[in-house]
Amino acid sequence: MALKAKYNKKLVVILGPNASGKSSLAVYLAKEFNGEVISADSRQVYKGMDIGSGKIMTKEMQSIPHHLLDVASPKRRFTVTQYQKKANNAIKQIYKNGNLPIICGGTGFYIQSVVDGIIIPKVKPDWKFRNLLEKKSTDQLVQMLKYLDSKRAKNIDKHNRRRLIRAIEIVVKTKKSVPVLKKDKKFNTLILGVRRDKLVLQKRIKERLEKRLKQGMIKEVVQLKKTGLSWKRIEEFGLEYKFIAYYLQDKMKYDEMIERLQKAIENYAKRQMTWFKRDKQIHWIENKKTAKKLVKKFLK
RNA sequence: GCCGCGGUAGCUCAGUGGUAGAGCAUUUCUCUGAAAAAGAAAGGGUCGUCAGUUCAAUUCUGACCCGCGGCA
Repeated sequence: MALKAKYNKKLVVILGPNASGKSSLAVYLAKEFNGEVISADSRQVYKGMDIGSGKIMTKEMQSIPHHLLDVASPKRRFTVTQYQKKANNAIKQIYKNGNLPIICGGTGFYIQSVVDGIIIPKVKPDWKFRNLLEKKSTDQLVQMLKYLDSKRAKNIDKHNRRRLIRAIEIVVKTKKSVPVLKKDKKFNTLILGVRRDKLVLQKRIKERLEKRLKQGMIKEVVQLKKTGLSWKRIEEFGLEYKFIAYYLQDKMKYDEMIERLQKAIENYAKRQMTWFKRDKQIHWIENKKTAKKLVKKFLK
């Protein structure tokens, strides 16, 4: 009983770019502090997407429970809101087990949705409606939004069709303007960021890529195709899936595929850092020892 | 050696008689149910070298240097 109370409302987050070594750090900390890991990765939620998404292998989990892996079918689109809900449930369950929840992943938006508890308008994506709007010019979309919700139209990125369409969708479905972003923080959170020197990270990405190719990453994509996914859908998953799909369709030679994929992963790692950088509460670390110390202090 | 083609941003290439652009890369940034997504901004070039024509040359002319292809 005492143990249960101890971790109540406490949450540890490990984030960082692709290939920085988050997963093994999470397992290490989980073993030290009775933790259970919750993945925060927009691709690892899908079944059948293991090697390409860099999912941790069962062996590597060292019998630490991992949540939010393989919770969705790649045939359907998974969204932040679903993630937020499932993650909150998982955290509740982990508290019940008397353990410490450790969120580990690189999808900043997913992490933010849980840590900050951002309140996302309850309007389900309506693909028919979106496709309709997709036919309009960007300028037409801006005009529409100006008419529907002048306030939101002022702040929105007027070149970003996807955002414009979403904003219009919210207004049309709720018959109200887009609400101001509100937060509902539910947890006492410690955020650790794994930082790596640029060149070191590039090298790690390269080695990891080679390793996964040997493990059958290409076969995995062939397998996905066999389950009935279209090439277009597979390409939508990005990075490994996108470039391997190009290769398998003969749109790209093997060497070019590898080269461009490496670059694309590096670029992705940078975008991740851009997202993380603005969060000033992140404790940037480079080794396990510092991480352990920080968590120990946090749990006291 | 001759003929042809080319030499413009880190890379691949547009282009013009009034000192230059694109895509990718680089850097910075945004983020309200697709986030590995979607979008924005910035830096970067004595336009191969030297000379000539011209008010003005990266653009025209000549020579030279370098690369590629063909012929010998």
